Amino acid sequence: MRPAASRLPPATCDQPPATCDQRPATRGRRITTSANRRRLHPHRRRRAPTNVDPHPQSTITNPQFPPSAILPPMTQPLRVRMAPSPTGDLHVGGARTALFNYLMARRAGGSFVLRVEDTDALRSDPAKEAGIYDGLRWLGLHWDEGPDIGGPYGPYRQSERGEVYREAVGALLDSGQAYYDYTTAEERAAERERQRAQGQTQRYSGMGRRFSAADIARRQAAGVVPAVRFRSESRSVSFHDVVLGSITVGPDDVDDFVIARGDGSALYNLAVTVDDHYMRISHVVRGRDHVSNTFRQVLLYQALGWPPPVFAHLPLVVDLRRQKFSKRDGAQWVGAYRTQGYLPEAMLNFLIFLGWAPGDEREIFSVDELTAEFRLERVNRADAVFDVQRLDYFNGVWIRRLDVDDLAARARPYAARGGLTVAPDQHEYFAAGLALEQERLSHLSQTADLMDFFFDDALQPDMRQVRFRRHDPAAAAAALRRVAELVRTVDPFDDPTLEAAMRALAAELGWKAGDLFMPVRVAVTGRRATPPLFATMAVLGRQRCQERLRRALASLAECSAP
RNA sequence: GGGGCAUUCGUCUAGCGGCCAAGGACACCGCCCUCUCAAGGCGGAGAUCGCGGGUUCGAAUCCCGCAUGCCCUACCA
Repeated sequence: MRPAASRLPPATCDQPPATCDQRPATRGRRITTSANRRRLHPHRRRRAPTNVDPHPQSTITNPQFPPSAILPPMTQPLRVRMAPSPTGDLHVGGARTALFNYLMARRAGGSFVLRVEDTDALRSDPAKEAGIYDGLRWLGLHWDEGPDIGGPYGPYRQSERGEVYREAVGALLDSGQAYYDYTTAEERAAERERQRAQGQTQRYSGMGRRFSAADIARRQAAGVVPAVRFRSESRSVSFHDVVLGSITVGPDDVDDFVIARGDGSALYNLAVTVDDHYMRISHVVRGRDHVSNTFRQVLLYQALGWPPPVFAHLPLVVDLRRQKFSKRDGAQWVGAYRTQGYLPEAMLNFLIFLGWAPGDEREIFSVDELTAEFRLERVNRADAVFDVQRLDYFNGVWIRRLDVDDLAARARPYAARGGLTVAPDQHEYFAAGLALEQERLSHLSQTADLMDFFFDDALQPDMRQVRFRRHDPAAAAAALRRVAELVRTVDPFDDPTLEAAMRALAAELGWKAGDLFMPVRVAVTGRRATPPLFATMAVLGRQRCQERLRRALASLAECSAP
């Protein structure tokens, strides 16, 4: 049984105003597209009057656009989707797209759908699907419907939706808007080669449409398995894009594209269109690399008699070379950032600025704040370079914002991976030390490196790290003996008491405070860069400090001996 | 080759015809704070707004052309 809609004649261009805004290509010369955009939507960058939107939470309204730009009507719930193909882990660009979609859904009280686009059985890897879930979950970008949790419009995996696609392809075939193409790959390659040699546009000519019944019979007999192509009539196609404005393509720019393979399986453009329609997607928000496909999809919507969704194409997230991330970069997978110790909050805060800005000078945003603030209309058009230094900055900010317990809980796995053994009864000790390192931590993966001295009970301080400028090792040894005595007796063994006592000692010795503190620092921590000394000693505790001071004295004896 | 889109400090961005000899942030440099390292504060350097025309009393903002870049151009998504 085919959907009734598929029985309709080919859609002409007179229904939904925003969706079918084809205008004769003959009208005037071709104008610059950006000029075109501004002419049609001169106010797209203008801020919305605050009192225009009567149903801000529950409907899709956008006072900045002519009503025709907004579909579906205000009574329809907002539904957005993220449609990754399981050919890899979650990509940073994909994460950014997911974030934008997620924000829209949350703001409007709509639904965020996750759909897995695995129509390419060869390249799709079911195992990768889990990686995408992991990445999305880690970022906290939860979906309302998806392959794993189901939903009213499933299944949500394209490989399970073959029947739906077959119906649509059948409808298109029945109405003559699609045809079986019996050309061979060799013939098509030859055609392209011929075109290229003659300096012509490389484009499928639709030669498969012109075979006679006898030709087809011969090819069938020869074992040619036909693909199904969409019959793309020569006319200009255009659509309105919330980010890009109206874009148009000429009558000869969309060729007869394949919608189903010889084996009957659907191809991307068909599958996407069918799914977005049946899943009632209201807004398609995706990367700009899909704009050319959008023309094909718009054609399919028209042919099937369906109202298209609102389209919004996001600028690309590119690498330092200003190109799409490639496999070689390695820096493209979200999981890599997770293992490097980035916080999801930081990643999201960083990602949102790739193509969007609030319009004022704030820049630290939580997802909740973003939900209230994000507007598709403020999205940029220029591609954005993924600058990891800026990500690092956001990471530091968000690490410092965490309360210590939360930070400790998140840092523990990194500490373990870094080889730091924290005994079960050392939870509080770990957290106390971490509190001191918090503002020194730019990545959670540094936890072990920064904190190992807290846990190394065999620590052998190397006193040669101390640069003795005003005092020699022997004098330092004498001073350290006084410190050891002080450490043994000072009470309470806390930050202010230790500091007062140590400053008094320095004064008594006639040393500058810093000259005394550095040898002590190296003695009790084994390193020159640490959190503030007395807070650190207080966390280490009297015993560890005494023990380490003893070893430091030994080290000093060695380095002053010939 | 064809089509689409884009172009403000190295990077992310603000900018909506006069408030811009262009603001913020990252990175960089310096100073301050300071027991080291950070964090923080203050300051510096850094963009003839891709280029060329035009409209206007006035253009980063509007118009036209050019250049460059990116994306698409598969029985990939």
